[in-house]
Amino acid sequence: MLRLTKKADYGLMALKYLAEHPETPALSAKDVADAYGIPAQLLAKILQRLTKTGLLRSHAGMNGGYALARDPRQISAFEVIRAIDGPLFITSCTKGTKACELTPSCTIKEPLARVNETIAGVLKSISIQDLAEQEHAAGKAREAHGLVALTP
Amino acid sequence: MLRLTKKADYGLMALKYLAEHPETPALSAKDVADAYGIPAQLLAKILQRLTKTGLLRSHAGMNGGYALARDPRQISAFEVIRAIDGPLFITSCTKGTKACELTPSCTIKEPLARVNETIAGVLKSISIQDLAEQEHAAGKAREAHGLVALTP
DNA sequence: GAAAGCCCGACAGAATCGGTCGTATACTAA
DNA sequence: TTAGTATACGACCGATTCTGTCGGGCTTTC
Repeated sequence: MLRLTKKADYGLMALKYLAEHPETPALSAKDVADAYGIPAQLLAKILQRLTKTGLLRSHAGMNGGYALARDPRQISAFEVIRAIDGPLFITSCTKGTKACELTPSCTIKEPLARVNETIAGVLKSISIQDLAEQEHAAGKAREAHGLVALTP
Repeated sequence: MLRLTKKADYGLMALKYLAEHPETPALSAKDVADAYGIPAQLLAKILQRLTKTGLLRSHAGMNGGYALARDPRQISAFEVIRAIDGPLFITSCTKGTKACELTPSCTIKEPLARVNETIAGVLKSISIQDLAEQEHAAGKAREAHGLVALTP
């Protein structure tokens, strides 16, 4: 449980791949899809979504494709996941603006909202760059705790 | 995304309810279901599952029902969620023992496994008792970061 | 103008989730 | 002993979500 969707995985993998190839001006959806064995059309839609949210820049035509809109250090895993999977809610009762209408006495979700914030904080602290150099990611994740702990 | 299932929510709510009524020897599934407006039969199945994993003790017959098997301080949210929703995996590629067979080059999941551990750590640090006294839960969650940070 | 690529909506198959039903079993009380 | 209460468990179905595909349209480069 608590699983990311495959789409989010694909998106993270694609951004990581782009970060690993900074020399090329743009990579097509098919290029990335072939590199990982991901369905090309599905990845295309994911990349389009990431483009619409401003994480990628797209370029049509020959030798077109996608490129990171920002430095990979400035793109967090959280942004990618939210762009693809939508807002992050650990509690199934909170859906967007309206809360737990079925169970008004659901006092569970208040403490779980803290957990939610923590998870979001950890994901925010991990950048695409970290994924590209995976050795450092563990350290980053550890640092994150301190940071998150300061924001109650 | 990253949502708990409703069953897990129900389970947490039920355990919290049991923790709030330590004086009664046992509460039936229906009692708890009525208190929160949860479908009684569904909650019954959830509580049966929690019984099988050793978090609850059940007693059939008149005045029977369920009771916490341990002190509410000794039952973590993590245990409850895992009992109901199964093992916690943030990456959709890792399913139990076998890893990412489709994409052997999926280097994404290694750093995300750290995130996974962090989330598990936070959930482990929150007890049913904390849920019952929700004011304190926030503080507990904050402490958790330090603890988790020490276990790379 | 043709090929390579992005853009986008619709849709179908699959998996999971939420919830119900029926039945069997265990325990208590009268 | 019998009736009533409650758990235990498996089968099942409708709904939702996820994954992936198809088709057509638009943009840029050669």
